[in-house]
Amino acid sequence: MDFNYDKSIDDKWRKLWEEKKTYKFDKNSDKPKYYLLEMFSYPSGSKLHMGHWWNYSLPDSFGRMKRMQGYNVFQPVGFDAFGLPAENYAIKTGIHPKDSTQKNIETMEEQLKQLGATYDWDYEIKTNEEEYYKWTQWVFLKLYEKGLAYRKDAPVNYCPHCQTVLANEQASGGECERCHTKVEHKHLTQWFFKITDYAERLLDGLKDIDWPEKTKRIQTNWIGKNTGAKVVFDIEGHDEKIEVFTTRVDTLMGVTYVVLAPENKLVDIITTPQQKEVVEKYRQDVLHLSEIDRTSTVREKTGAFTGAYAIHPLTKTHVPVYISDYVLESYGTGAVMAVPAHDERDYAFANKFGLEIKRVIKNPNGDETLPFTDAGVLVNSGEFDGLSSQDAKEKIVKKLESKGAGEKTTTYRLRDWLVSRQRYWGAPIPVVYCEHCGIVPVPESELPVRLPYNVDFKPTGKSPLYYCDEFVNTTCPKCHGKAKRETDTLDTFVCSSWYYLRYLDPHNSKMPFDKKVTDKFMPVDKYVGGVEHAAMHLLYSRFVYKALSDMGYVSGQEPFKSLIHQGTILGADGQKMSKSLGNTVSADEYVAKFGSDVFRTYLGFGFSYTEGGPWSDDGILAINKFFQKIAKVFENFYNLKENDNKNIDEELEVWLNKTIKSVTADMENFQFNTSIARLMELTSAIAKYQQNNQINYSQEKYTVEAYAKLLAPLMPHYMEDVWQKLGHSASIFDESWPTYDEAKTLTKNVEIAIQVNGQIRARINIPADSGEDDMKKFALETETVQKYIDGKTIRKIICIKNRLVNIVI
RNA sequence: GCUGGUGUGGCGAAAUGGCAGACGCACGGGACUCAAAAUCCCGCGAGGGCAACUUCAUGUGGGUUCGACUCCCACCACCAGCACCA
Repeated sequence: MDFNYDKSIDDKWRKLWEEKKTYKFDKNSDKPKYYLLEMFSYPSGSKLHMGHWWNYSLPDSFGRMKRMQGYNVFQPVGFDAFGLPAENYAIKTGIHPKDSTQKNIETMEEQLKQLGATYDWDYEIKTNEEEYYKWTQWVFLKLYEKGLAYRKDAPVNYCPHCQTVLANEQASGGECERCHTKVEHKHLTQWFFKITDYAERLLDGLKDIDWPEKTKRIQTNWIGKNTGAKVVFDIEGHDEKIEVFTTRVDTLMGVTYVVLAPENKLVDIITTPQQKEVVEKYRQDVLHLSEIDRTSTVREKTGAFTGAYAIHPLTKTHVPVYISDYVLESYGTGAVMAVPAHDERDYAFANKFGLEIKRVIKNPNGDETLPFTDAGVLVNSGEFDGLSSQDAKEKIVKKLESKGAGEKTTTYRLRDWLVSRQRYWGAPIPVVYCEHCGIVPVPESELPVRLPYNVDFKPTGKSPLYYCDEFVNTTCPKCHGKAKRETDTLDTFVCSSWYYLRYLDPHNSKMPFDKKVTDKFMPVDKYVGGVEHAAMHLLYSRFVYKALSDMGYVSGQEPFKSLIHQGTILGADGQKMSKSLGNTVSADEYVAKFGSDVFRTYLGFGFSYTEGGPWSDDGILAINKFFQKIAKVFENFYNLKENDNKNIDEELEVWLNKTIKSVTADMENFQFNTSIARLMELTSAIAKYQQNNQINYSQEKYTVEAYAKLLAPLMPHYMEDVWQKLGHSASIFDESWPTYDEAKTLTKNVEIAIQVNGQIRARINIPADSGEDDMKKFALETETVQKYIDGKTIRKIICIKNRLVNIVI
């Protein structure tokens, strides 16, 4: 294969675009705005990989179409530059994170330019720069002022390998998201964001946004709203009370014991002297369990008796109080009422500890097996006998309310967002600890709290900043006495939770962003990124946006109006591409061989954008060939002399109109593969027409120009060049997107199918848009149809315009 | 376990409930050529038939409908998210 696409065209146009500032973003334009955003990247050391190309090139094509459709498209680029890899690299090599990050960014910038995207580099942001993280700290301070950032001693997920605390979201499954080391439990004093305050609104807002259902479901599950009841148990011999949360208050009369989480504060108070030793031993055992072991569903139930008894709020029966690690301190109230007859966990526990099992719900089908966890009819429940589970829930809650012993309530699985990291390469938390004043936020005027350059990166479990005296020792902004700085840094997800705002006003030194600008351009109209961020970045950003909105800094409730997840391009073996599997494929190689336009078009053609798939370059030669055919079409036109032939070729006209229609619709939906298929058809149609001698010059000119515009988003360098050769001096991307005439999307005659009882029996050509009567007539006249209907009674004839006729006999 | 998603030729894949397999790859045949490459044309789900044609086909089994890849129910397989969440 020796095409021939001249790659110097790419270089030529990249240079010209830069010189002419073709992609200069004008925030004052009065065209309608379109904010197109791809999730920014972490600046890793290697060159742009397939995933980057996939994530950035095709959305750029989409953006180019939008631009041609008359929108003022804002499509920025930048780097999520803080984070662990750079620091781990520093520990290994001694190269400072700032230096390695800077170098990596430079490499990636060069590479991104190769892509030929419409970025305006004046709007680039790098989250590790003071100019940016100063305002990340500002976001922290605002949340703090609003009571949404707080410090507490908490059991945290700790990764012994990365030597840092992890957010709940980064430790799911009991493993460190990054290195898959088993996460340990530690008690540390940490900063949290109160995302739980927004649980309901985060759930509610999902209704109004155009996001994939899958993603909404992940967030919904993660927030985990659950409605039920709070029930209060008195404790024998104590003033304290035990509050439990249950979704099955209908089973209240079946409670035979109560279980507290081992960490529950009541445990110390209520444990009897005789049981102290057992209880303490159990608590120690639990503490040493890894997250994985503790949450394993197959592990046998364990626990200890506290010696205390709780008093049932309705029956006044005294039931024993246990502790067990199957009750989680962080969910609900950290205590449950145990109904072994109707809950599998309680059942297993009761069996192990020889506790009473009392059936209070009858299985409607008469089955006596326990545990029975579905709804049914109440028995052994005194005044509630005979009620359905549903009715009983209402009645029992009412009864509890009247006694002040319970109420309807809602809980969420969502936990507060842990933002402290015992790491160097992040934005310092802008707080000092003063001997007199306690926790003092650094005033806005003193931001940024600068990250010092000279630190020792040895991993100790504490932030390297902890050992940096010049950083730690400071004076209190309030009383000017001696104070120490917080040495933890912010989770990088804090940086990325508001970057879409800074993009719009990246060099503002007075404020994080100008509301006049963000009001004009927010929300993001189309956000493109991986689904792996569904329960993290995408949730955090929504939270931060809502909080900023509540404080009046931004308008609206949701930052990302419409979201698309790009699929993943896997290695040829169907596994995720990774260096260790040796299945990575370099984009560079292909770009060097075929040029970036061919490569981009191939990516668009070979895979579904939202699904991705295993890498294969089987079709790339076909795209190369496609470019060749395109070249020929334009060559033919350049050689065509103006003529006075007046014959309009209607077939070509139809081809063009229907291609414009479907390409526009498919590109809009990120269906690049079908757009390209339609463009291939149009290419063949034009080529065929050009072989014909009856050529009308102005029709062909019109056709090839529209054709160039349709191709332009996918092969920007090439079509820009063609456009110039066609005699235009302006950029093709300043031209308007072709429009079509619906009436011209159909040929004069269409082929329709004729079915008899749903089976296709014939195909006939009839005039387009024939009415039902004509369709019936044509169908019944058809010879091959006759033999199927001969002598039969026709019960019904169904006609679908331009498609088919179905005769039911 | 729970909740989703996916399942279509040899392969990548298309199909507002309306002609399944668009567009490509691979393959086969032909034209051009001394020959090859490139290019162009034709064929290409499976079975049966010289043929016109015909039967069967969208994971499996049912259902709704004049008509189902598409909607409903059950099942199987794979993938993903969550998982002792009371």
